[in-house]
Amino acid sequence: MIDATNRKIIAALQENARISFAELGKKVHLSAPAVAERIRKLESAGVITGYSVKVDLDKVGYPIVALVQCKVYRTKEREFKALMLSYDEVVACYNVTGEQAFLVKLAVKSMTELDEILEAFIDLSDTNTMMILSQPVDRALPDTFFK
Amino acid sequence: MIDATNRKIIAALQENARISFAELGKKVHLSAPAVAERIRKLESAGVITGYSVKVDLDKVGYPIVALVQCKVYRTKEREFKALMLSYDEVVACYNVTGEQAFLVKLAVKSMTELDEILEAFIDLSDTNTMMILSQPVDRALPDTFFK
DNA sequence: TGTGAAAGTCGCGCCGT
DNA sequence: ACGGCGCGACTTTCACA
Repeated sequence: MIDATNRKIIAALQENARISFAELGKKVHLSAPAVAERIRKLESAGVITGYSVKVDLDKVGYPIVALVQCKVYRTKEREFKALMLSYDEVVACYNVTGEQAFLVKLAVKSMTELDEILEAFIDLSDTNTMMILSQPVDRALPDTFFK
Repeated sequence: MIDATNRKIIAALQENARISFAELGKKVHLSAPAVAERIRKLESAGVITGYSVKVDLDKVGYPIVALVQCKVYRTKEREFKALMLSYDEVVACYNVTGEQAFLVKLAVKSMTELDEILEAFIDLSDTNTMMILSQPVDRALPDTFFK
């Protein structure tokens, strides 16, 4: 199922998800219908879960991205999860090992907005906020996958 | 530039980046060429930076994802950044505020592999490893963008 | 709006079991 | 012989000018 050809297809889609089947076919030395069929199978097997546009957060008005470590109070876990789902600014929320811990990624328009959101968090958890300065690595898959 | 129509276009591309211009046109009540022109402008303005496939890490052999908080030793920061770039398993690396702190996201095939990687990290930093149990929220943009 | 390219569907042929 | 997979031809839809 995931042979060398499909790895190449996924690698190419990773780089540009809007590439045509014909172009993909050239890259992997297959005809367009053959590539389409492989992709259809990867989709129905749940390997490929979708295709998404990458947007510059800065350019669309979210210059500030913060990571907030939350040690949720033992009795407040359900309430905390609901809070995460209710906030539009929460772009990622990881439930991680450790004492009732969550790691929340927030994209906001201003520090004022961040402050207001964190106000709500501290009722349910001890928070530790880190501002993202830069992101030297950002990829969807480990490079080992393509080797 | 980023008016209500472009927000709708980006929202649709977020959901399915391989949608045709014609389909997009129906959603936003515009002709296909009009939509294509808007997208071309968003791309050249750097708002849209690319299109990518979403892959199920589990299904491609990376069942374990960990977040590692690294307090890098003061003199080792350059070396640490180089190390991050050299590891294929590092799928994200955030440089965050706080004392020489990085947050590193690792996707690995096994705990053994994770252990080996962390071995290399501890020469350059104090590490705190968190295993990701689940991810209740995962989106590219804050939902406020679409409102 | 027209022209060329692309995607989706079909039957056919190849190959390994 | 049969099931996988890839190919080429055709129809519909799409992209670009």
